[in-house]
Amino acid sequence: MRGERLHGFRALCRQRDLAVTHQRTIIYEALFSMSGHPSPEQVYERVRQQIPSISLATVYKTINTFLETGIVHEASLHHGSLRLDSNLEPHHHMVCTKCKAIFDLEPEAIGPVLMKGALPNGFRVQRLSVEVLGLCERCANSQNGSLQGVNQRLAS
Amino acid sequence: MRGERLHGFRALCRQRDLAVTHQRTIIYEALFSMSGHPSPEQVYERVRQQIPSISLATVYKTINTFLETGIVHEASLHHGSLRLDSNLEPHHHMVCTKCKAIFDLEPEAIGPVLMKGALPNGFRVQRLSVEVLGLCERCANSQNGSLQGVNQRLAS
DNA sequence: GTACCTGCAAATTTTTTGCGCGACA
DNA sequence: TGTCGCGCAAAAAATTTGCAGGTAC
Repeated sequence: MRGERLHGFRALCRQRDLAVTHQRTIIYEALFSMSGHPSPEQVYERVRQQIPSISLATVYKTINTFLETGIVHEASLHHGSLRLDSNLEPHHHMVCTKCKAIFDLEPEAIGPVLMKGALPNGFRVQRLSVEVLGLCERCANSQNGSLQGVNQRLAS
Repeated sequence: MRGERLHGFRALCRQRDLAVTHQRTIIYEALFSMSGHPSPEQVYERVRQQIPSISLATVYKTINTFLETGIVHEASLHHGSLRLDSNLEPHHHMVCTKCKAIFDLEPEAIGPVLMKGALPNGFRVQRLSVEVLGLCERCANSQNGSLQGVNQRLAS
């Protein structure tokens, strides 16, 4: 199991032309062993148990590399800054995973969402939100990532 | 129209025991007039056109007040810090709007999501994500803070 | 050997806080 | 008139960057 995972990590890195370093290996192990949806800070604390000299900057850089290459995902949309929605009517969003632009969807664009199973432990539902994640036209057409900031500004 | 909105704002404030100040009124107007999903910084830039002397701190404080009292929502979950998800299999999340905790849902917990309408402008879909927003057991049971009571009353 | 990776420190960005004056109710 | 809100400046939190030395391939 552990060997499998390590082998998998080496393969993942090779596919992406990433060097297999000790730090990356330990961070990868940490990410997959942590049950919740950890923050970089929490990953750092965990990784320090095995590499006390590691720096938080390395954890950030590695996580960003993993995100860019699809080794992990963001659990939240994480729009680095707060984004407000003044439309209190139920509606859904389309989010560009590259430039982080948010687009409203018509309420009818998404069919009714069925909740089948029981929710854990007395969770009190307020509302449901569907997010269609993908690439907006601009990002889909631009091969380089350098316009990201520009796109985000233009998108609003 | 404009009068209606202003009247509505006064009523919203009265329901929540908030003072109706000039700054709050202008920020409210700005939020509802901006089509996108603006960041506090963008709201600040807009509001400055009408109140050049306003401070960014006031914009933040006011936005937080509006969020706490349900006058606006967060367009992103905004977990102030990046949260990672090492599970690349399709699955959905339950998010506590108060403590921001993220819980995984079983893939079967949510029925298939139907997309009916056309998506805007060549958006390339990568994946769908359903978020069940609400209060986790701990937050639902802690009744502290008068603001929460207001929220709950208004939510039902 | 070369290009990429890491650690450190400093810089940026985003958001919050403390405090004294002023405005709303 | 008393309490709450505002502006200012400073602090805190989150993330990124530049650079010099080290490591993977």
